[in-house]
Amino acid sequence: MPPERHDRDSVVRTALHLLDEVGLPDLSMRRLAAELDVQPSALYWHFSSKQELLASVADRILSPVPEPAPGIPLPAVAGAIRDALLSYRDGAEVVLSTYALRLGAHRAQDALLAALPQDDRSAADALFEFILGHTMLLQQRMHAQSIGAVTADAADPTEHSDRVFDAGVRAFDVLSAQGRPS
Amino acid sequence: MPPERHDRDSVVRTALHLLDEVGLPDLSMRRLAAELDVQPSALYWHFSSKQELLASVADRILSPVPEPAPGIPLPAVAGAIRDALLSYRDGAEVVLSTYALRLGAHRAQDALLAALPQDDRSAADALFEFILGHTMLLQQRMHAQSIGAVTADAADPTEHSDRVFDAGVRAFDVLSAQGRPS
DNA sequence: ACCTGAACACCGTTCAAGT
DNA sequence: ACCTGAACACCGTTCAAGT
Repeated sequence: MPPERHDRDSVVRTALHLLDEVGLPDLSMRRLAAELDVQPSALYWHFSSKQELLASVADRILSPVPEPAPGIPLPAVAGAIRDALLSYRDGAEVVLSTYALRLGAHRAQDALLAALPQDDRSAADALFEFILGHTMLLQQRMHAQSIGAVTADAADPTEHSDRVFDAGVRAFDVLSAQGRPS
Repeated sequence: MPPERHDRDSVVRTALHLLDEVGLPDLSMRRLAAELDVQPSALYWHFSSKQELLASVADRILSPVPEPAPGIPLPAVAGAIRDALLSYRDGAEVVLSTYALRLGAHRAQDALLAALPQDDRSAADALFEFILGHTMLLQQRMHAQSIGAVTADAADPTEHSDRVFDAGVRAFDVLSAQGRPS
């Protein structure tokens, strides 16, 4: 049998799997090529650069976020985005670091926009930025803890994290929660 | 005259200057060593790793943030943190990526905490996470634009960015702004 | 259409040894 | 106390050439 051939999709899927296994710092083009049983240069037939590859990876990480639809509560949408980012190691960092390059794939922001009471794009963008910053920090703390490094909080970090996340989402949700003051 | 000697402080200052000049992706230990007229291995007498060096750089980036004090309006504190991050190229990414390692230097969060009406540490942390996510995204867009890449917004990104930042800060500030409905 | 082989210009880090 | 020299095990990317 001839050696396997690949397309953009299979490369991205393998990259995603490798990301989850070794983390972003160790996700190299050479290592990915080895995983695909291919020379490193072969990757450059499918993608013009590592950045472009990572942008596709980022899109795929966010792809499970439900489509924009009115009626979904804001915390549900925010939680779905956070869960998508958390479902791969260093997921938030990958999305944050390739965000500027990705033209489409603003589905996540649009989903937040649809969940907000007013048509407030600034608030939707700000909430998305909060989710990204929050989740990147959380994933870093998770990694630092696994390395055995001393983290700021002695206690389990995920519990405190959940409270902080709720506080952030609630800040953006007051607009819809209030509306009729007493 | 003998070649110059260095200590942690002078290394960090040079690193900060080099960061601003070339950006985080090109801030290598080898390049920093060359800037200091020193062999790369010399840096490992002062810092045990690049990560540890970057953590010191991150602390220095945030050092202009005013000390925690009651009475300062929340938007002023938030703006000061954003300005500190923006004053060096890729400043937000440096802080975000070393955050988990830095034990002290929670001055920024404490300043936010002091500016909040209640003693709400979760809200302070969430707001800090928003500022970091927001500023990292902004700095990336700035870089993508300087490279000539096509960004999502056709128009000037900083104007939209200011509105998004204000929307985020306001979300956390409603608690203090409301209080007396109507 | 998809990949190999070889090369170029880099990385972070360690460690014995020097002054 | 601070640094050199040399080495180790890596990087991303390009490009001619193969099938």
